[in-house]
Amino acid sequence: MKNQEIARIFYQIADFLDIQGVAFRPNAYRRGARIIEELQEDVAKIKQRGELTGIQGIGKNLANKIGEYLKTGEIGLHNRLKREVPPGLLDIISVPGLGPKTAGYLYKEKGISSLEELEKAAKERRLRQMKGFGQKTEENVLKGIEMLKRMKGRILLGEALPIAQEIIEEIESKCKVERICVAGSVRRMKEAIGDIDILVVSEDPGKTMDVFSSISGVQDVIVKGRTKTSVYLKDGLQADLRVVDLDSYGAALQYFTGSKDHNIHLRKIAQKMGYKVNEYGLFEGERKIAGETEKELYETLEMTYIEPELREDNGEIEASQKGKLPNLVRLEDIKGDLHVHTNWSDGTESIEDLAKIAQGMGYEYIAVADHSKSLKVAGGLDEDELMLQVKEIRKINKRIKGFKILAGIEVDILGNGELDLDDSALKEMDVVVGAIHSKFSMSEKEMTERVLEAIRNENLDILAHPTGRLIGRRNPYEADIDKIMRESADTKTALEINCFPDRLDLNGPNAKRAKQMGAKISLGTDTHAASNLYFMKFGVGMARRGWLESKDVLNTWSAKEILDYLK
DNA sequence: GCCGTTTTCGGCCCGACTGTTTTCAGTCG
Repeated sequence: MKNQEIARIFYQIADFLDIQGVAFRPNAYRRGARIIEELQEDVAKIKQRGELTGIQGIGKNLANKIGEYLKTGEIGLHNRLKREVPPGLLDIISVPGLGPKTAGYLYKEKGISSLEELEKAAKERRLRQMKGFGQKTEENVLKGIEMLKRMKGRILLGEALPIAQEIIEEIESKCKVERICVAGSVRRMKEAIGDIDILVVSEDPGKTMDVFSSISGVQDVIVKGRTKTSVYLKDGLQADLRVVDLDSYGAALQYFTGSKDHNIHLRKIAQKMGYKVNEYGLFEGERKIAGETEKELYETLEMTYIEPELREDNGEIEASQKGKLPNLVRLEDIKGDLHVHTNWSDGTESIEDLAKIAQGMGYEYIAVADHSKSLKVAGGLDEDELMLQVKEIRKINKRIKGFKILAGIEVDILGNGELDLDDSALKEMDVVVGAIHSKFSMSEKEMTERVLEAIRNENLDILAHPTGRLIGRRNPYEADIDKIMRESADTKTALEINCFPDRLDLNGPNAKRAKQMGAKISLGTDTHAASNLYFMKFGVGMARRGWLESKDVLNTWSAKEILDYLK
């Protein structure tokens, strides 16, 4: 599917147009890019149905451009812009502090058209002689280029959330704050995030800023003002701290949580109602009429509170206006983990130790799902070993009170769609989780058939990490995900949200689609060591981003209910 | 380039911070 490629080209067109000084069109392309990027369905299919222009933000022109790309593999406007504007300028505007205007000036007036030339000019102290530049800007350019080299793209939610929590703890330990909360894409539980935003209410903003800009992880301070400080952390990740007054806390939290599209949509609604929204509150003329809490803000705009994970402008605002938002599943609703590994294959904990830790977390059950024999590197079990493990599990279950270990297996789905273990062995299991770990590069047709074949096996209960993507490292394999979801619903095979930070597969939009198709979702941490059990919160984040309620998620059910459903 | 419960034309979210300026443009989120 070509969605990501088209989105990338639209982003580039937007940047090129920006550099040329064109107004408004860049944002139209950028918005289109964001929409296409988030689509879970193949744009080619939407195009076939003639429904492209039905998507908010995609008009006749963008739809034609998409069609052009699908037909020819390129977009004429993009090619023309590449000839008119040196592509190296796109790198230049990615340097923090430099934007399209500056890039255009550097190229037109000074002939600088690549990051290398820019770095050279800065090092030779030629930049500071140029109009609008000074010594400080030149230094910042060099720092920015350094950071760009160090930091490649976004980082995983699983890495960002702990960093954010550490920052919050360090601030709290060193100065008195009345409120402190992570905002931005981390709060929305986006699977990959670009920077960390933290919001604070403090009686002594100056002191808080000082503490923040000197905490242990800080490499460099980018900006430091009265209400906003931005720093680079040592790994090149940017963190922003904002200080607001208590009576603006809700408005600020709403504003800095985003997403951008959600906020723009919200502001337009406010505007139509004769209000103005900013990070300080909701205003009617000069008078502030809401802002202390997010709930108050949304309700004043005649909608119900919208959970952060939903704020992507994907219909949540309309649903909220009609009072039709889902009652999202919560971490507290989770009664067990349906995918963990033990030292019988490549996990580090014993079955019993893992069970006890899980029970300590308040769970009622776990499903042990070690690897099967064809995954030799992971010490996969064959039929005999598996039967021994089942016996062992039954024995432990008799010893433990108020907790159940489900005997499961993560069985490999072989290239032809058959499962890696005999049906006679699989029949003995409480839960059979199936997964693809080999031959990722089949054609879409072959891969779809392979997965469908596996799902049709009556022993298969859960399809693990259904798309196979690894965030930032491996694309989903080519497969018709709609067909797979439909078949899963028909055969009562659950689809997994794998909670491992670099998988988070299904992601939010896919989970939403799965629900629409009637499939149930199973959360599995894919735990290989006890600390991995806590990845559950990331999986719940994806479920919430997928609009799932507790009834949609197996893990909120009792063990008996799960076994009854999967039977 | 997109959009429409005032509009098919004329708008397009809004404020903080910086550097280099004598009052602000550019960038960022």
